[in-house]
Amino acid sequence: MLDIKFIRENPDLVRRSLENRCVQADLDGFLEADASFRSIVEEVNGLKHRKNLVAREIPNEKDANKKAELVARMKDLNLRLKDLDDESTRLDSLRNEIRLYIPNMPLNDVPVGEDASSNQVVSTWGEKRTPPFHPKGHVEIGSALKMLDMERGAKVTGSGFYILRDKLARMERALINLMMDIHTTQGYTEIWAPALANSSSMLGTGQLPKFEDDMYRIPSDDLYMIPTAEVTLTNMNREEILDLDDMPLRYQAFSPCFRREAGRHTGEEGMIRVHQFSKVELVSIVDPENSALELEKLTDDASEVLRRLDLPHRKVLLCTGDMTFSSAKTYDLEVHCPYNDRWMEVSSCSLFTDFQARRSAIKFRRQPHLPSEFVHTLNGSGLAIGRTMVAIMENYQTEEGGFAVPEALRPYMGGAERIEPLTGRTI
RNA sequence: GCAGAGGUAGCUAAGCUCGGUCCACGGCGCCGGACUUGAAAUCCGGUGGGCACCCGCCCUCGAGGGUUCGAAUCCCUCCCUCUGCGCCA
Repeated sequence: MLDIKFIRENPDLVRRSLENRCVQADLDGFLEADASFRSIVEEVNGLKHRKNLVAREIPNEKDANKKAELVARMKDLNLRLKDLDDESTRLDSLRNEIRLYIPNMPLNDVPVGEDASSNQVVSTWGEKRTPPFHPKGHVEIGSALKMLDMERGAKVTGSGFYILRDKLARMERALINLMMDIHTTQGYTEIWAPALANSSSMLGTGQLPKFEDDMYRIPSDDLYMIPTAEVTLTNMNREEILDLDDMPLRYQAFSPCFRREAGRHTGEEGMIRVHQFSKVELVSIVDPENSALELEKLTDDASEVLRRLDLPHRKVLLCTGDMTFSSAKTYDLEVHCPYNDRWMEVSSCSLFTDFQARRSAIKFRRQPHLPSEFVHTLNGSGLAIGRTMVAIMENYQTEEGGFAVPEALRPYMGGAERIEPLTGRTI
């Protein structure tokens, strides 16, 4: 969330940001509640001060009559205080509630635009593959191999869940290991963390309250299944004050990710938009001076996986209207897939400035005696496993219906150089 | 799941029985100052959040309610930690 003082002193900037992001939020309601709160809290504090003074007199007053008089004065003060105090509490909650729905301020170098058409391609790496035969999609490839089973996934759980078998199941594991080994050499500490998180954590990274309907929830224990390991990695240091020397904190974690994707079932995208997928996530916690540079590093660190897999890709700077709620600046990494000649997002790397840090109270001190300041948080996929698998299947497909294994992945696949259709019993 | 013991500031740790100079004792660490050639030791001051920044004011004892003129202290609910028992891959 944004700093209250910042909103109060820069309402025009916030209003323009809301317009640029195409987001509705009750900014006027906030400003009104804030102004009323501030005027009323002064009055409340004055009354409380007088109350505190009288309360200190009472135990020292020996005369019973005078004591009774003081107690009566306290009762009177309490009567006058009650309504005012309730009102100030109400206004405070109101302004904070509205504030939770105001998105982060985009950085100045983020292009203004309504949707993906205003995004800017920053750089492109590698050559598009154009096989001399009609390229297939990953669902056709995987199903023909008998290694991707959309139907049984739907039977066991529901539509939007798939099952992998044999080499593709192993490839899931292989990709996780390859990616994490790469990120380890880049300086990210490997973390294993829960796949469920509580509501405080979800509030801290911005999933709540606005995106409650996008998540799976366990009502019996008031827990949510994480939509990304960003939640667990960023919230690890929630309500902590770090030393400047602790930073940058760089974490990576593999986790399953759960998304309800309510109202968006097409059933035709195969593994691309599903309810559960695996992802290796990168998170950085840095001081404000280094955050812009850290976003470049983090994006490049994620790209390294694509370079190692020799997958043609591009780096895209998202415009104001296409960024997520909490982000101040976002790069997407998109891989080119020959099937339908399209670009597919496999990573989204964002700088949240102090937006998440303020929500989740992650602070740092420059020196032991100085006041604490909010850190800057960043995260990015490094990468989404399922979609990377899709990109490999489609980019490395052969005319025979299988696909080659990228060289970097072979050591993690028992040395396999290509994946051929299963023969024999494949129930 | 059951029983017991706990949760106090960056860390440590008094206070709770019996509500009122608690405006939260003390120590460690850290910051500033004095002393010193410099340092150590010693002494003085400071060290949770917000508003105002010259005084000053409000809030804060795991969270939220309640009782009371007044709650760290009494009552209720919840969360977390530790110990023992139970269950368990």
